[in-house]
Amino acid sequence: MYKIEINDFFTSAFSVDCVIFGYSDGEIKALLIQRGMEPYTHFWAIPGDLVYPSEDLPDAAQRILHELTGLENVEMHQSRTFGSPNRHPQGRVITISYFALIRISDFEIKASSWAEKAMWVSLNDIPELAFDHNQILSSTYELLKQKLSNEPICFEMLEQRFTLNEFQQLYEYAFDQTLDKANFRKKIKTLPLVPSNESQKNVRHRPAKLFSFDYEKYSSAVKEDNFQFKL
Amino acid sequence: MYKIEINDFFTSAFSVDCVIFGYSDGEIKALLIQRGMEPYTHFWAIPGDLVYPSEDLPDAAQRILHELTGLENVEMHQSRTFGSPNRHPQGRVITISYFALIRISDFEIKASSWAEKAMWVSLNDIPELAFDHNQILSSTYELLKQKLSNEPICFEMLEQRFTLNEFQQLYEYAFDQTLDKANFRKKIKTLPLVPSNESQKNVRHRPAKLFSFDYEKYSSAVKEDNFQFKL
DNA sequence: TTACTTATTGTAAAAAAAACAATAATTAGT
DNA sequence: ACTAATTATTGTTTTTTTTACAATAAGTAA
Repeated sequence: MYKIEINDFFTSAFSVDCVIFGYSDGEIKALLIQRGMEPYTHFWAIPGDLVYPSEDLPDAAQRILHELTGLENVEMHQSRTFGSPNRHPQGRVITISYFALIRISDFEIKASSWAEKAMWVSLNDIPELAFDHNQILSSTYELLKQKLSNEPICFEMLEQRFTLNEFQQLYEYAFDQTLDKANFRKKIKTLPLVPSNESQKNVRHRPAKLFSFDYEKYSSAVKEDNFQFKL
Repeated sequence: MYKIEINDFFTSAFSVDCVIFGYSDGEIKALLIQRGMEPYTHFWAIPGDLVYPSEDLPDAAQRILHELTGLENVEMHQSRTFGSPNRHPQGRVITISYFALIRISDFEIKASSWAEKAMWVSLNDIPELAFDHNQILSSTYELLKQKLSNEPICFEMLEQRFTLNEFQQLYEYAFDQTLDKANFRKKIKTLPLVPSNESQKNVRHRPAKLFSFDYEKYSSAVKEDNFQFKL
């Protein structure tokens, strides 16, 4: 038996991985980068990197996402932590995954730093990823689905103005089931959706009206009327 | 601007903290230890310690819980990760919190290693804890409550045989509301509760029958009939 | 025997969810 | 101006779930 010095413990590093979800063309997509650096060079991966020794985790997530993809001001939420001893070939690296939903069209993705490319990839077409990133992605997607049921986060990935059909289709995609349109509309009657004057363009049928979600109304309903989102 | 070497990153440590919940006398309790070691000497804390550099996180959680409290074979689940840069006075230490529910009467708690005492403390009486442990505890309790709604984990903290009233009271405690007894019983009719031959003892009224939860039946119902626990 | 509290069953009302139908509206293309 | 397409809107009915409340039988300790 040998004595372990306190300094033997301070030999690890940690990283954050940023799982960014978006929605377009009826599919949920994740933002991936192609690594231009050892290890796993040229593999696709979730954007992530080591955290500075004195940096707070949410700050690190923002910084790293920005460095690799150009995305700024994306508020992320913690997902899970992955710490298998051999998950990183260069040493003991624990990774804390963060996730966010964004509107794909609101941002311009631009690979930089050691990211060779950055791309939105449909969840149906995820290739083999670096490290344990397939596991991180799928476990974060499970978390996303759980949140979709209980929090109005879908509006972070829908266009700022969306049709009720797009709204419905997002849920149909995520939960892999078709929903009755009339009933869906009755259900969402309690949500603070604000109709706009505008409608869909360039469709050869009656255009759907565009709505937006009123976050202020929502949070005051939560506070004052104990309102609870549930879909 | 200075260049950061890869080795500058490998200067951190991580710990696991084990939030153990139990239920007795109508209250949910957490297992705390009193620290016999710097920093925060004599403060009460969640059992936790540094993870060995090559140790997997769930293993570390089991080991550390055992070292400090004598508990063995407690399967824990991941809760959240806390990584504020200054949360630990001795260096950068990120902590991954784990949690488990156990039957208080099934185990004998025995403080050891650097734990001076170990004790079950009602969630209503939690004192000021070491580090950011108050935050860890309350955030894990929120997670517990969420799980109580969607998974049959309450049976891990109820006695192996319990009365339906005890079952109901656990939920009344956690969600701070009274429930109609008749309706509660109708609701749980779908659960695989197995009545035993035995009843409560030493009560001066008709004794309640003791039930146990059939985990096997439950998991096959989940698989085969797509059953979903919901309370 | 009594006090106590449980177990059990039931009923009725209210609310929510699910299934289905019909009609009016609006646009692009012809 | 007409048509095809699909949306918006409003129902209706049935089924299921939830809630509230009531009554009675049962088992044990004192």
